[in-house]
Amino acid sequence: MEVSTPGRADGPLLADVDGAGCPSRLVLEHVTSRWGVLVLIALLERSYRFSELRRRIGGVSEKMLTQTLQTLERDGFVHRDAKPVIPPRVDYSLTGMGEEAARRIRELALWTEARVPAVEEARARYDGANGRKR
Amino acid sequence: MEVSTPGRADGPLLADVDGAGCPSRLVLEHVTSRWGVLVLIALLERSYRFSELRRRIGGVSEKMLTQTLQTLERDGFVHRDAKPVIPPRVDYSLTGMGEEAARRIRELALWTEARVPAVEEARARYDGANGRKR
DNA sequence: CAGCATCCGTGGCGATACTG
DNA sequence: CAGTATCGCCACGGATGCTG
Repeated sequence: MEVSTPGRADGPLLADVDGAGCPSRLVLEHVTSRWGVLVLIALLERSYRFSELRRRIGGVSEKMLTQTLQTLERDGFVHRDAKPVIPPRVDYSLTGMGEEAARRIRELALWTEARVPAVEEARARYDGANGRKR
Repeated sequence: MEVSTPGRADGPLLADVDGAGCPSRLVLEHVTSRWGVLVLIALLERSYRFSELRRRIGGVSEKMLTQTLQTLERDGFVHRDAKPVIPPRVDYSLTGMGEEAARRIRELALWTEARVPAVEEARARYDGANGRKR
């Protein structure tokens, strides 16, 4: 209720000014974090076990996946189901709230993917216009 | 064209596996970056001058704002209009593509902000269930 | 298998000073 | 005013090894 109403410019974006301590920014950062985005999209598809998820998302370290899942679980986006069996089996899935978020994220990701060619053209133009930096 | 089709699990998310070198992940990371998100939302509202934008978004350093704007400009999301006057005046605005992206981002941000109370409840439950860690 | 602990390098990012 | 350049810290994140 503090964010930009199209056409109106008021207080700082997403309230509270200082990066740390602003709750909405914090949550948004969790959701839009590098691996958070990919985890949410994957779980939108179906539930996954830890290692399965790790393979599904290429390039994520064990540590970062753990950390990402913990943050998302704590924030109430992901449900963690640890089955007391040997060997251990833990399934991750989206909560209702997580699914709502994930849908929006996926929408953005799909749109982005479709736009990659346009972005590459833009870069070529940019690099051409300037001194072929990069 | 490689991203999750709801219900189907195939290759790694957003193609190409390795974090670096995967174009769609790269672009998505620019757009969902900490300051990128806030810049896009702000510019959706109206165009801004550099310092104006810096004040509008609380807590961003000059360096990071410059860097974020350059990345977004290079990717074709932001238009930079440098007027040859003294003192210098540079206006930033969204391109057509930038506006499309920004709308989706804002949608996510608004949704997130509305969900902050729910997130805080989830955290309380989480911290309560476990050993009051944190 | 899941995931915590530890070590450790890289670079993200802030602070400061300087230029056109 | 709108940047660039430089320095330096710390934390993000990868690699490895251990536990239940």
